[in-house]
Amino acid sequence: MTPANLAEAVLTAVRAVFSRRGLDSSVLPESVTLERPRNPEHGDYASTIALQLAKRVGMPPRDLAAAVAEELSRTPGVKSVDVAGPGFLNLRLDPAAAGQLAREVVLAGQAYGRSDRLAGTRVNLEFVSANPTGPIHLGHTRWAAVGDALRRILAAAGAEVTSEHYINDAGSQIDRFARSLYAAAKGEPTPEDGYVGEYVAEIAARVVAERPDVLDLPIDDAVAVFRDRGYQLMLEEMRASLERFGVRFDVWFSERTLHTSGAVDHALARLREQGHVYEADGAVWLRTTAFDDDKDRVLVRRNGEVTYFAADSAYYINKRERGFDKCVYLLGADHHGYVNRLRAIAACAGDDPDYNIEILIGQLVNLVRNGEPVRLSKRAGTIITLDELIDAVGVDAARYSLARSSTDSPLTLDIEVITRNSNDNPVYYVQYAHARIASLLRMAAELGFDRGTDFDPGLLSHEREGDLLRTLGEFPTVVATAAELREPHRVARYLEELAGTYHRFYDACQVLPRADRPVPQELTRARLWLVEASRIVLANGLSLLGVSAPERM
RNA sequence: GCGCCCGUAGCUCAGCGGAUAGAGCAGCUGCCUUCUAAGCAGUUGGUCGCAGGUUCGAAUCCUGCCGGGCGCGCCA
Repeated sequence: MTPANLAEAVLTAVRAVFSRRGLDSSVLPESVTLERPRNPEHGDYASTIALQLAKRVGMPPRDLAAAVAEELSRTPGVKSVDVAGPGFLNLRLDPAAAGQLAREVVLAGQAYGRSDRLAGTRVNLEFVSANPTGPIHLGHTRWAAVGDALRRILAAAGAEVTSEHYINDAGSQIDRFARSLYAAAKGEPTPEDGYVGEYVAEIAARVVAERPDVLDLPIDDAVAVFRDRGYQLMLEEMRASLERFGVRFDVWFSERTLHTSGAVDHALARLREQGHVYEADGAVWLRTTAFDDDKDRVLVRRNGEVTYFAADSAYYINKRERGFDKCVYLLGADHHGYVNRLRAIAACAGDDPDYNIEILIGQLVNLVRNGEPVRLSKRAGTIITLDELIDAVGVDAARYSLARSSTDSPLTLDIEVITRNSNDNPVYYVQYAHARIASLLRMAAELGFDRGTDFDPGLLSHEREGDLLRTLGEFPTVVATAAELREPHRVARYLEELAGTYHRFYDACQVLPRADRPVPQELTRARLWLVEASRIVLANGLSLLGVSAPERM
């Protein structure tokens, strides 16, 4: 019996009570969720359904709870139902019913944890979207880790996801980048407002290596060469870094193509049709104030140039026309001022800003070194690139430590700590559980122990086995909730709990027999199912975070 | 000034109205001649920023205040 089955049974029991007593069934929820009480005395699972419904049907909570308990206790697999406190229902399962979960997990394998919760939703997930004028750095890294994990989690919940990286390649920053490259190649000082850093000289040198004659060209032609090749080389470097980090983008979308393809004009026409465009002071405006924005936004400047905002609008409309129901933007806290205007774009385009667009703001990552704040500055050379981070701590530790906390809270990373590559990172705690299982299973195979085709689930009756089974049973709900709330950190926290639960099981329950600690053959077999189920959930969960599940450590 | 986010153990952080507020790390005390001790058991450590309110019940929801981060261009 899975938690979902049990929750369904609770609801069925409540319905029966309502029906028998002629209570108003319109107050019944469509589904109920069970809680995992921290205190074992409160049962394996607990329901607050009676507390929630009692007042609405005019019954004392404890009386309603007692009636439901009476009904529920007849459900096969349910060992006991107790009414506690103001009207909690505390449930216990028969070990045999609980132990069945190990079979379900093992048989589902990689599919365990997947669901159809978000089936039918087409999601465009845009993140990182770094300017192609410099390497991917720490400021982008949080969203790279969280965004890619979210991509995997949404897909696991059944959504159809496209991950997308927007390339700001149309603005003046590309020109500044090109002039910076040109200056570096000539050995001249970086222009005012130019880009500095070793990578500028490196890219410039690569362009010169490809085109030795470039510096002989007229300056405008030479800068054009640096712009085109420098941009391509930078993009390749960004792509390589992200790939190394395990981050995949289905689409790299060029801002420039919005202008060249006519998408911007198309978007302006669309917004005009919707009646939210007007002219004033020689410029063309979008009346975003009609939808909660602080002020209207300029689409076309007095000098005739379209704004970045116009490109944003065109990009959004383009996404929608590509068939995405939900356009999700993952932005840094320094962009939170854009939330209302982006939502207003959707509204002005005739969409539902509460459904078709979703903007998630992630707080910034602060860096400290031995507790002292480190300011990220390109000029001071204190920018840390993604590649440097990977070199220092590896992909797994970096991804995990960035994905394990809510993006609502600012995250402080201590360079000393993360480069120490020590136990400070809980990823090892989780990975170790997986490696330990892998080792045990190797040993079992060597000794000739086989999981077989079946086992007696009633043998998994040790308290630690029950804890482990219940924790394994939570995984599908955790994944579905993480997907719905767009909170990958829930998966990481769950894995930490699972790893701890497994370690405690391992400590208390011998799986393979030893001379001094014999284990009945049937119990070994049942425990091998449970151990394999644990391995599967750890591996599936780590995979959702883009973190490896090592066989050995 | 206005807006968004945050404030929970020594540190980094969980806890989308439920029972005695948790994890990892750090500290202390125990536990390996055979399934990985990167582990387990025990222990130390908390005015959940402050003050009101809402209700059977508030770290969680509402209001105000205090503290911190970030943002408020016909820039990109």
